[in-house]
Amino acid sequence: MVARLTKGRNDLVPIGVVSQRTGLAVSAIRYYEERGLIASVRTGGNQRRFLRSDIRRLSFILIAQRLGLGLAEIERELASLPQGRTPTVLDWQRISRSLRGEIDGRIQLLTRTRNKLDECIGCGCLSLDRCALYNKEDRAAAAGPGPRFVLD
Amino acid sequence: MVARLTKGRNDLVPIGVVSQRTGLAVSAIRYYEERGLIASVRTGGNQRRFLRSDIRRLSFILIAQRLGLGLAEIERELASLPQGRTPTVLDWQRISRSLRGEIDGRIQLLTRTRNKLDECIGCGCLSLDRCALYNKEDRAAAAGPGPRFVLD
DNA sequence: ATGCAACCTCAAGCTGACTTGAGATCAAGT
DNA sequence: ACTTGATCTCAAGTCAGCTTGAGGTTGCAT
Repeated sequence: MVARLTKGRNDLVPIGVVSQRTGLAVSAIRYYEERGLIASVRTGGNQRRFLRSDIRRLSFILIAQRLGLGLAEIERELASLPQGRTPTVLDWQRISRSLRGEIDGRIQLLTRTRNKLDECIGCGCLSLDRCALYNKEDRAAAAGPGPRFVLD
Repeated sequence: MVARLTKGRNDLVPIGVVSQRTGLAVSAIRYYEERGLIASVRTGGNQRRFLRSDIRRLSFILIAQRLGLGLAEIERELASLPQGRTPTVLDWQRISRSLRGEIDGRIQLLTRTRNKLDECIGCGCLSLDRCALYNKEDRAAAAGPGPRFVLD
């Protein structure tokens, strides 16, 4: 039985709807599909149709991006989710918790940095050699091109 | 009186030394100069010579970058510093304090986000419509290309 | 005076995350 | 049937922040 792709009532939505619901540009959604973050089926006329659950998936992507994750990392996180079926609440909870860990880590790192900076202001140094705020060893770890995230 | 550029003893250093001291690639230093973040004088043979204080300046740039500032923002911050003379301890303290404000803001934002996420995990929603974590209004403000910073 | 590392310029390339444009096709209301 | 807006593909462009490469020059120690 060939699915009635062009008439799907409450399950399949065109890209424009996804765009409106997520606030994402149509081009961005296509890009995410190309990257494999979401999937779509096609109508007879080659137009994309997305599952409503993909809106949710994209919502997650947007939140994760705000936390500074790159698409590659997000992809990894999402890889644990089934592409075909609608992800369950439990799926989301698990991943959300993982994000929570990310945030916690970032907050701790920032807090440590703030403390160091306070010492620095105290002594007025900002000297590259002695300053705990910045040293080469740390940097070596965070090497490589691409976007620079906060206190990686 | 023409300065003896090739023999400056403790004030003028070649780019390689700056590179070693800061851990920056020579190409990056040249790039920063091109962008106007630092300045140099030239020897008779057209080689760059930097003030020792530029190492400090670069150190500041690196720290600020870690906090997620773009070069343009850093440039603005540094614009308040004299290019010619060695910046005073007070100069650094003022800017450092400004950075501290940045960090504080980021920590607060992250903390708020974590709280929201906690609620979300509680209700298991992550629904784009109802979820406080993510809404389009917020996004509109943080629009534009360039590196995506954490919870801008 | 010579060798060689360090330096120079300029153009082009790269990553990430998209956008823009051209030119063509689809879907749905009247 | 027609029009209009949504959608399609594919190539190229953008921005930040650099790196890489080619081809050439400097400066310092011996």
